[in-house]
Amino acid sequence: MKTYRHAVAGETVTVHVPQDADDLGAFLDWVREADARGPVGLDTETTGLGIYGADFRLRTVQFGDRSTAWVIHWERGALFADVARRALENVRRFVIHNAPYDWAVLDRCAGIKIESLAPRTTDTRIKAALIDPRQPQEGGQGTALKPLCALYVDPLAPDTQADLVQVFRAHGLTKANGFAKIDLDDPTFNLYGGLDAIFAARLDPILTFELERLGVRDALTEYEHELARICTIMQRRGIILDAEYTRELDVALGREAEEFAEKAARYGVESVHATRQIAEALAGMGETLTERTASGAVRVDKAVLLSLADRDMRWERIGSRTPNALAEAVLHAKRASKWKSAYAGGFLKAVGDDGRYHASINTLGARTGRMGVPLVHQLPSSDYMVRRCLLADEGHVVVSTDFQAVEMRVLAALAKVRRMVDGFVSGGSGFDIHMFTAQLVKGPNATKEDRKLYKGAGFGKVYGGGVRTLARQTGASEEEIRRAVAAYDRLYPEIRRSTARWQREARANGMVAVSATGRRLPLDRDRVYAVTNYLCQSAGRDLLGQAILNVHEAGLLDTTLLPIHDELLASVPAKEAKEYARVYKKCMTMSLYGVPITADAEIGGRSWGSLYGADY
DNA sequence: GTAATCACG
DNA sequence: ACGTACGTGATTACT
Repeated sequence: MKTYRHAVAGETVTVHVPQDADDLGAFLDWVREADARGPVGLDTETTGLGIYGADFRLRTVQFGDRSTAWVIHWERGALFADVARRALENVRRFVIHNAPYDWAVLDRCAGIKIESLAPRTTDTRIKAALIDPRQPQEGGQGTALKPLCALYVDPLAPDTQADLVQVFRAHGLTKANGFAKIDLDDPTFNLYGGLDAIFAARLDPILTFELERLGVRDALTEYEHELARICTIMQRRGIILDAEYTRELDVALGREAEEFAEKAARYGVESVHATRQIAEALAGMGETLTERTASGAVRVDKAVLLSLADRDMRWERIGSRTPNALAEAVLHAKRASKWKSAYAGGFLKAVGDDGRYHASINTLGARTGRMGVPLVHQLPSSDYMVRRCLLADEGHVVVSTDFQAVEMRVLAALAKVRRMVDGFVSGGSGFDIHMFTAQLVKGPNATKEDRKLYKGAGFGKVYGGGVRTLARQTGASEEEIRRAVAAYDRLYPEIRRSTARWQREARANGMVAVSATGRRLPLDRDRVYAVTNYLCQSAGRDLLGQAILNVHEAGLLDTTLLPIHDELLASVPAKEAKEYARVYKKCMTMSLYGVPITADAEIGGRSWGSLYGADY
């Protein structure tokens, strides 16, 4: 047995690293008594982060209570793996920090199914996010293990991740390859692996106490664990990547980016990403650039360039000036390079050895609780080109079901906006809240332009937008916006009243608003007005969470691909698409304080792009 | 590391 | 007192 000792919160803790069968026997003795001492801290070390890649391996599995940890060298051979597997199967309660990662790892590499492990797991990251969801740069402590331990367990807790990278360097390794190549017997690697299990075990009761002190309901914590479990199963399922199409797209976008970068170079712009160069070159061509960024630099973003290129927001010609050729070249080059590196290249780099893209779903991504699915949540929607890369299963088609104007419905429900509630209740399924508003102001002859104005003005205003911002967003004049906003306030006075009340309540509660589900929403002191947005966004997220539970309950989880804020994407058998679409629609139809929450399902073809105009 | 930019709901 | 659009992730330039 190799044994390491370390001080945690003034106590000496022990990390055992079994070397032979006798040592493993001692570990199993410890496991037999572990449940009696409380949930067992669990952690894994692997070769990297790409769980579904061909060369991904599990290296160690660590178990720990508050004073003792065991580092089991999974990759040492069958004897070690079998013992670790027995412990994973038999322990009644585990505590893991960021459980979805370890669930997915152990599902893939250890034959311990998510379905078996997740119901026995408490995730300290979920608990931390429910206490304070803010990132460090937003004034919170973040939800990483290190800062949480420093705050709750021991101010001197080592940054095990960062320190390990130092060890990697000392061995001529990097952050990227260190986890795969570091010697299995490296003392720091083992000590820190064990410590993380101890930290998880120590953190859990403290966070539980904290949640109780703050009055966060157990039901919310359980709901978040359930969602995390379901979304990790979605991640394991993955989505077929059309590799051939994606490779061709990657090459074509690369060529396009190069071609337009060459055009830009003729105007002295060496890199189309160097804003200063572009600003100088444009000035040299006689263009006057008036907009500035927050730090005072000349703004040459897409909006500015589009206007110089005589194009509107949808890239259509306006016909108000001669297009500036440099602006045109920069726009095309940047779009092509972004789409290549972020999307086509991103898919190719991350695709699993099963040909599927396994998007990682962070169920508590934003401080409002909104989920985060990196890459997938940012795919261009103006064009089918990129979404065309992802396919429904063989013999399947994609179905997208989305809530209809969910944030407006949520606002009506939470703020009890009488005329809005009446509209939604009596309006039926095709009800258009923005046209409804326009007609209340303008009468039955309200036009599509009026609708657009009241949609933009109402939506932006509700979240604290000023006249200038709303004018810029909607393209209407500031005077028009002023009138629209005044009309909005007259029609729906409850919105302002509720916002004021929510701000008061949050101030009285230490600058924390509490959502309908009991979620804590910390506000920034200088942006208290954001409370309305937070409450609506957060409620919208929890409605989608409920929809996911409904889909699971209905037995359709097998077909669900992704959550996208107000939408669920699915892959369903082509022959029964209509029936599936009906069930999805039903799962997403509900009621919030008497306001109907409705959904629309759209059936596409084989690729996700088919819902955006692609013919396949 | 920060700022700017661009992609989404 | 007044007024503020909200929430993300990824890449590149630049200091």
